[in-house]
Amino acid sequence: MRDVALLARVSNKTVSNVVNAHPHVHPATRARVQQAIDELGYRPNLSARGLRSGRTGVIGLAVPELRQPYFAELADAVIAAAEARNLSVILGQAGADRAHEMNVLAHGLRQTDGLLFSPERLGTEDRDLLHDVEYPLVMLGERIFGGPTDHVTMHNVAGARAAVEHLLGLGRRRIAVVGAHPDHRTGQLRPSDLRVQGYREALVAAGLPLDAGLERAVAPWHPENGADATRELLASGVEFDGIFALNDTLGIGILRALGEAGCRVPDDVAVIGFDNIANGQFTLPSLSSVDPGREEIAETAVAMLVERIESGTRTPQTPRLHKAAFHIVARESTGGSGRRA
Amino acid sequence: MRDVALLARVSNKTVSNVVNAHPHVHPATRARVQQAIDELGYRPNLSARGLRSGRTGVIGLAVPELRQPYFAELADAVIAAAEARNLSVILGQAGADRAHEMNVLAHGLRQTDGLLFSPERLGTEDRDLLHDVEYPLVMLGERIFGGPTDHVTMHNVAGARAAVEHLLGLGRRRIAVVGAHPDHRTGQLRPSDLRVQGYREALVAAGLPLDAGLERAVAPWHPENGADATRELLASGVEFDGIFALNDTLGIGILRALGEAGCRVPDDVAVIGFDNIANGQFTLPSLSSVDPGREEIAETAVAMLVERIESGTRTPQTPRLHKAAFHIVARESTGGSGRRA
DNA sequence: CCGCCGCCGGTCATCGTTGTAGAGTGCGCC
DNA sequence: GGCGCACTCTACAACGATGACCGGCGGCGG
Repeated sequence: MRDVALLARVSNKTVSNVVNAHPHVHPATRARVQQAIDELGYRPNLSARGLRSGRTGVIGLAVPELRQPYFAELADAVIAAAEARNLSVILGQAGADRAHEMNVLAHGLRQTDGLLFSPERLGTEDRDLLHDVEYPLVMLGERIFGGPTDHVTMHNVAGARAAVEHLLGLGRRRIAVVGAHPDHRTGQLRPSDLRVQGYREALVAAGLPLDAGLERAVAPWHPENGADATRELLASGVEFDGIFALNDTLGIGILRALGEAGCRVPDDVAVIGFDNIANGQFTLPSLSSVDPGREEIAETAVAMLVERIESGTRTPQTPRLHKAAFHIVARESTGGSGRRA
Repeated sequence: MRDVALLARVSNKTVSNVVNAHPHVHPATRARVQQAIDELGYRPNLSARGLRSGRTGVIGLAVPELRQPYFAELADAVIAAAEARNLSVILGQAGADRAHEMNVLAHGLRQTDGLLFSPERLGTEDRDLLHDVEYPLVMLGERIFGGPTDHVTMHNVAGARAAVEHLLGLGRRRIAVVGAHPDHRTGQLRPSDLRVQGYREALVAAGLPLDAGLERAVAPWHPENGADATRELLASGVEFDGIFALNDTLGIGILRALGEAGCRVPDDVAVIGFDNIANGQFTLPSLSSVDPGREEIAETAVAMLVERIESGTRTPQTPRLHKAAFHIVARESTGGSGRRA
């Protein structure tokens, strides 16, 4: 910077003002400085800027595991949204480990101005931990509701209800749900409970009975577990002509188990999932799903975090809860058009 | 730090020495300082440390897109390997955009000590760009060979050859390959060309003829394109009893197209892919694959980068090329045991 | 008993940038 | 014609940590 200043015959600070697009710099001076910058290939030292200004220009994103497609796609969207604001993203994996998540929460990720945090092991019962957080924080996902921070999530109940209504619209009347929490309680705010709630609402609204034999508990949501639950469902002798998978990963396992058993999809059984991961486009048959608005979630979360960072308030006066718009993607597993979404 | 120093009745520098595990600090002093640190909840300011020491403790990882499962899993492994060394990872997506990749390469990712770069649009023809790089750089992937930097990649030829030998071992004799580059040339170093080379070597070694009708070009490697190529293969009337998919993403599309056409896998056609992405475990049938040693790639790449960073040499005296060990994972699509890998 | 060396800790300057305070200039307005 | 203000730029002092260098102290070999 010193060299640039000497070459352009201005002070250090004027170079800084040019770099930071400060308003009151004479156009001629600005041009001279800019030329010197280009000539010398000067790039500001971000550590020094971070030290002086207290901002690093980096935000953290903590997810359980990047190998889960949902989180990889979320990270993809968050990085894109951050880049549009000229921010970098440091990624942390908490590995679905409670101690690790508490540690991340206690200090944020190193070197960052704020954190987007999607916990897996921490739940609403740990909500109070969020009060102690001393940095800008926006929560993602379904694990913790009602905390003191901004929160961006999806329409679990309404999305699930729409998914089931989609099956009902195809004339299905015996609809199973796979992925309920082993100890389901309607009052809970876990995504599984919310989605089960949406499932029930849809049935009730259609005047259909609730049948406990159609609600299958699965934990965790892995394809093999979805497949196992489907095999049990088939073995139980309960009749069904539709399955609502509480997420696509389960749905992939379900399609697999149905295929093995010789069930035709969607003819015998229609299947719809939740999350709209890229992969659902390429199963056989392709998997219908609820698109939870991932881009909107990423965009909104980054925007809220930036707002907190810039306002300097750790905790919002009134915490905001944003639920992204969802929509149904009808693919082959519910008789949709198939090939492309 | 000043406060800690006052509380522990030592100098600023001694606190620094304790924090950095400097050897010559008296145990009693160290304990006193540590207690003061705990009491005050002191955490070093990493921007200041970065400014003074010239190191940020952050490395960059640039990949085309995180939504591609291979890169998500690679990033997962890299982050884990970095964390083990107490480093953070900033993730950049170059979006399979040539200009964007050149830009990343020119300056690295902001705020980082070095870069792991897996390009998609830059190729061996751009190798000279690497000479101008002024920061520690380790290349990943198959796009650029023979550059001046360390390079970590997989055994494309040998892995492909082993995949085809696996099919040959099942008694298959008419083996197709899907995913060749539209203008395949043996001399090229693209992954598609290398894998095709391995395919041919295996056939030749087994005394089988090469049949141009069995080599299907596909670009880019997306499931739908793999499915299209398979439909064309079926329509062409060429006989085949095995398919080697140049990656798993193609393989998923291939399984889909074979299923649609009523081909039984592996009975009529055995299929094997490449990359061993998590998802291949859950297709129907599950997809055999070549595991390219992703963990080893991540671990080695991070280790090499750290070495470069610590030695302060941008460009190695002799660039190293590390190819990770691979192995065949036999799942249902080649009559393997199936359920779990 | 002297001098050297290893240990332990302190002082000072500095990394590159930006906020603050303020100087100088030109212009419009009463 | 004087006053105030908006504009443009500068000098200086931090931000928080660490590297270079120095000094005292105790032990040990000659």
